[in-house]
Amino acid sequence: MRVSIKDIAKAAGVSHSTVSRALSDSPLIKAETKARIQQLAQEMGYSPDAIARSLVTQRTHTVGVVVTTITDPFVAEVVQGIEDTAQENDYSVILASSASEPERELAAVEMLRAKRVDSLIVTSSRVGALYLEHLERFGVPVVLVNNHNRQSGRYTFSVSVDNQHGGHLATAHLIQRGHRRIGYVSGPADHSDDAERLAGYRLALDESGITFDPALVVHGNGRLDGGERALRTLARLAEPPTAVFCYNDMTAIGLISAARQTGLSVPDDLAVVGFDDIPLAAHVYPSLTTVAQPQRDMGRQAMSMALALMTADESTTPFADVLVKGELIVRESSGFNAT
Amino acid sequence: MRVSIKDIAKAAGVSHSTVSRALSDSPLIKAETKARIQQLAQEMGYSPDAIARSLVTQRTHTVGVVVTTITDPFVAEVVQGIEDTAQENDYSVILASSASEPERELAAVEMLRAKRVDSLIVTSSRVGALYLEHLERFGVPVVLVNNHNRQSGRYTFSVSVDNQHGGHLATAHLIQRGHRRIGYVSGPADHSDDAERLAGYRLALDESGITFDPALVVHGNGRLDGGERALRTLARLAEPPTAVFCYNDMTAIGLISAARQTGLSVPDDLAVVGFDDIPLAAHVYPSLTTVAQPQRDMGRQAMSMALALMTADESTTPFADVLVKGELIVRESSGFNAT
DNA sequence: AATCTGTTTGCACACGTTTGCAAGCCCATC
DNA sequence: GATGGGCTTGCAAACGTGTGCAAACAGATT
Repeated sequence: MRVSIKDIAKAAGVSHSTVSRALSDSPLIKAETKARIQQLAQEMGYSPDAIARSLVTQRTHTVGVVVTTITDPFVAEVVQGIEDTAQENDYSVILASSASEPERELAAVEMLRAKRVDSLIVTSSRVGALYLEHLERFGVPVVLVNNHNRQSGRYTFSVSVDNQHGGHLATAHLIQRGHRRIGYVSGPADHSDDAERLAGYRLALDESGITFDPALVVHGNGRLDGGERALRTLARLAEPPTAVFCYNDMTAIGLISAARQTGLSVPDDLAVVGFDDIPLAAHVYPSLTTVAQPQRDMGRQAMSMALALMTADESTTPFADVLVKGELIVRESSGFNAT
Repeated sequence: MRVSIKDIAKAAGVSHSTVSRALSDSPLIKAETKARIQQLAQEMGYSPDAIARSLVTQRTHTVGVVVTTITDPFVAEVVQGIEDTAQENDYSVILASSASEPERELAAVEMLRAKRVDSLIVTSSRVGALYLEHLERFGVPVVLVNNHNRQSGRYTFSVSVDNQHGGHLATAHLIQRGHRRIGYVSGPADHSDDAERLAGYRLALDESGITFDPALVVHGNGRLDGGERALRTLARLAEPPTAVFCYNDMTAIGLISAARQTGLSVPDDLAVVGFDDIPLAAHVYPSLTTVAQPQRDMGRQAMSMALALMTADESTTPFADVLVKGELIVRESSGFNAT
């Protein structure tokens, strides 16, 4: 049998309330009694029952984390960041993966609701109308990571990478390398990420007085084949670009591979910049210049925000969505300075 | 306010026990009452409180998973496997990372004990004397992944890769390619994995009537630099090997990079086989032939074993540790058949 | 000696479920 | 019309903890 607070009470000849207070180091209990009880608890191998405690405190000290798959290195980094700061604050993490299947995601959220998590962190999901309903009923703070496809509510916020800043970083880098005709290969159609990165691209062009040419913006899909097709489209142009900024690394890698088949040399004929800094990026040939997202830090910030939201009451100053800035990682695919 | 079983009872004009039974579809309740109550629960947005339920059933339907870091792709795959089958069986996963720090690992285990997880799965930890004590007190089944540095108890088992089989697979492959002088670069000194892989290597040699030459076995450390140093040692031999089986992929990659610097061509002058099939393996040049561990499947099996152990009673037939077999992934680094 | 004040402890209820047992109801049977 | 038996339902206890409030106690003050 597991030893409970009552067992200790019996052994110490006091009531269970006294034990409860002694173990939580309450000032109500005489120092010697406290010491005796704590000693006893130690000896008897007592382990507090968080379940029972949660029932009365109405707090589980647990956050639910919903991901598509933990197998994605990007997601894994975010989760590690979440887990790190959770642990620092005596919180634990229940992990649930959705495999991008809506019904599985729904089931996961329902499970987390039943387990009474104090807060919910959702990463890389398509938070659509699906959630709006469910999250309201949930009644706990929700933090979205890399997903702002939403309106901020009283208790739901997001932390995401500053896509426009990243797009600007990538494009300005190419301009600084001397390029004037720069293409953009977009991602999946309805992602707001895409629009923002494109905005950063246009901003950089504007700043350098380069006029925007719609012909240089071609569709991709965020995958290898999208990049390959985009390259062919660009290569057929009357005035093809000398550099390309791609929605993400997979697109860039597909594009580079198609370029090689076409006889174009990267970076000499075509400079390429990606986005994400996936592990592969450093190991393809030529290695890929890209915008790295501070994934672990995003996880930490998401957890911090969750903690803040949980202890917030009506009087707390309102929160704001968090935008974290990416970092340009310069490698071979964008060539070298002429200087 | 959150709606409880009592609220529904009030609304339906019955006792809360009736509601409880109706929602669990008990045959004790009249069909129409059941339907009415279920309908009502639905309308009122009822979500069962798993905490309260756990308190009475003494089951949390939760397993604790302790990892070094979820950031390691190997670990991530295992965890995904665990989570998949957990979800299929209505279990959820509490994730705790130890960062390989013993005190953090201890804290994690203590937390999981307090949270009353029904079972514990520990991956890639150095389960030493540290655990023996703690696990006994824990009183729940424990499953170790890739860690057999232990004796099986009544409730603690392991699932791990069959290292000897893998070592045999790799070595036999090289022999079949026509090699007779084959080296082995070992891993970290005290790993039992290493001894087993070496045993598989020797077995394959024996089977082909090749006499074992101790000079061909050199020390590595499981990291890049260990592989580099090993290559130099091997190259200096009077009769250097024409092929090498390495403890793991990192060792192999280090070895290949040193070989290139020495002017040796892989696979022409030296064929190389690794172990693990890390993501990088497919993307180095030349791409690496290696023994892949079925990580996801190991995770699934670990969770299945945990489930079985949890429902086991004294009468159940005893369990046995699980050994899963790796798979040889043939790539460029081991050359091509002469045929 | 009675009262007061401050410290220490215990009583009892609450949290939201599940479940053994008793009780109520209805209908058929004698 | 009483008895019996099968369906349904409600009562009450239990799981392990936290906590407001009253009670007990000790020492100091009047």
